[in-house]
Amino acid sequence: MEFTYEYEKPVLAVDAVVFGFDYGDLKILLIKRGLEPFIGQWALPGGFVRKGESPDRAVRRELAEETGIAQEVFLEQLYTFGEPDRDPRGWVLTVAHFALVKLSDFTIKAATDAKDVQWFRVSDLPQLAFDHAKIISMALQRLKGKVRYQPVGFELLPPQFSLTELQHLYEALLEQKLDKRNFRKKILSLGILRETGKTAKTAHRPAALYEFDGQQYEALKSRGINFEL
Amino acid sequence: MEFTYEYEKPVLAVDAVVFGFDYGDLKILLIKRGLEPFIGQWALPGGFVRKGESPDRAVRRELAEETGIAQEVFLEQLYTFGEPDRDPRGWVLTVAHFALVKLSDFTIKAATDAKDVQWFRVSDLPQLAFDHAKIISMALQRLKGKVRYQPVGFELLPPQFSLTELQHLYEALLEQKLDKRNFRKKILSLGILRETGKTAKTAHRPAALYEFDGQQYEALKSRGINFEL
DNA sequence: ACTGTTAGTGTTTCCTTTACACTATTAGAA
DNA sequence: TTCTAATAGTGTAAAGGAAACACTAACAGT
Repeated sequence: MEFTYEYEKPVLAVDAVVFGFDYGDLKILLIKRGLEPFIGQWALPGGFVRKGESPDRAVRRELAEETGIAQEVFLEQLYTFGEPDRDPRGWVLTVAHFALVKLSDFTIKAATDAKDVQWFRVSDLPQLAFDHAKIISMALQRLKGKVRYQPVGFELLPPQFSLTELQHLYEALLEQKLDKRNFRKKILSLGILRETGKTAKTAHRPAALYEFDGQQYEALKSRGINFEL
Repeated sequence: MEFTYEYEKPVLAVDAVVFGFDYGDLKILLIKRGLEPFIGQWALPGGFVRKGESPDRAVRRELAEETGIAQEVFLEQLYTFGEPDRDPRGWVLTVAHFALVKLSDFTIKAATDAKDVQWFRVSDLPQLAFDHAKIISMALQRLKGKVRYQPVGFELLPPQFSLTELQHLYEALLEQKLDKRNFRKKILSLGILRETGKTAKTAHRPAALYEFDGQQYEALKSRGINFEL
C-alpha cells in the first residue's frame, strides 16, 4: 500500500437480495440479526469481505454460511451503497447483489433453523436494518426492468414447470395480468422450452411440464429478448 | 468502528468513464498518469474517496479537479471492481461511474492543458492503466443498452442541434445505419423536442435546430421509452 | 355419470415497423 | 445571374407483431 497510506479506509461489506418464487408470490430471504447494531431486526444476508476475496466470492461465501445456499445461483452485482452515514458503526461500504434461486432446490435453513432465516413476501416485508429497505427497493426495480429483456424469470422456477406457473411468475414480476393465449404463444415462440412429456398431478386436468433447452436459453440470454406483453 | 476492528480494509477509489460526442464520433476522456504505478500511461479520471464522502461526490470532485468538469453532468454508477489483484498497490476497490457530457459546454483542460487530458475516439483508444480497458468495455456495453430504453443520448449533444446530428449520434451508439425518415418520425413522435426556429449556418441547405422540452424529457426518462429502430 | 377445476387452443383487428426516392434550400463558384 | 454541390426535408404502402377475445378438453373426486 506504498502510495496510498494517507487515506482512511472504509470497511467493505456485501449484501444479497435473494429472490424466490412460491405459490404466486415473489419472496425475499431475510435474516434476523444476532448482533448489534439492529440486533433482533431483519436484514439482508451478507457480511464483511475478507482480504484477497472479491465481492462476488464474498457474497457466495456468506450465502452458504448464513442460509445454506451453496449451489450455483444466478448472482449479479446491483449497486454499491457508500453514503458515509449509512452504518452506525462508521464508514462501511456495501456492494449489494441480487440473486435468483429456485425455492425447490433447498428448503434450506429457512425451514430447519426457521427462527432467524425466513422468506418474506415482497408485499409484506418487516422493518429492516440499515438502509436495507432502500437496497431491496432498488433490487426490485432492477428485477422488474430486467425481466423485459432477459429471460431471467426462469431462474426462479423449479427444473420442470407448467406454462401456467411461468405465467404467474411473470404476472407477479410485471405486476399485471397477462392474456393466457398470447403469453403461451410468445413464450413458445422463443424456442427455449422443451416439453418433458410429464404432467403435473392435480385434482383436475393435469398441466404439461416444460423444461429449458440449456443452449437456446444461454444464446438468448446473451442476445437479449424483447419481452413486452 | 467498534464492531468491525478485526477486518482488513481496502482503499476506496472511484473512476469515471466520461463520454462525449463530436463530429460523428463517440469519445472518452482520458488522463495521462503523473504518478506510479503506470506512470505516463493513459487512465480514467478518478481518485481516492475521502472519509465522509459518498462515491458519487468523490467522482464529481475528481472530475472537477482533474478535468475541469464542474457543471452538472449526467453521472451514474456503473459497477464496482473489487478483484483483489486489480491494483499493484494492494487492495484497492474502485466504484466505476459513467458520465455523459456535452462537448460544447467546455473545451476544458482537454484543450488548454492538452498534454495530459485528452479525448480519444472509442474506436481508437490507447493502452490503458490498471483494468481500465475492462471498465470502459463495460461502460460502452451499458451505454449501448441504455440508449434503447432511455433518451440518454441527448445528454451528449449541445443545447440546440439538428435532427441529422441526433441521428448520427444514435448511429454511433447503436453501431448501425438508420433510415432518415423513420428516425425523424420516431423521434418527433416522442414529443420531447421543440423547434427553436433557428437554423444552422452551413454551405448548403441549413438544418432546423431543435432543443428539448425539459418537462417532457424528464417524464419520459423516468417512464422509459422503447427505442427500437 | 356428473361436477368442479384448471389446461389448452386460433383467428381477426389494429398498430407499429420497415422499406423506399424524390424535391427544397442554401452558399459559393462560374 | 445562373449553375452546382451538398445536405435538409418529406409520405405512403406493405409486412409483421401485438392485442383482444371464448370455448372445448382432461382429469379427480363424489
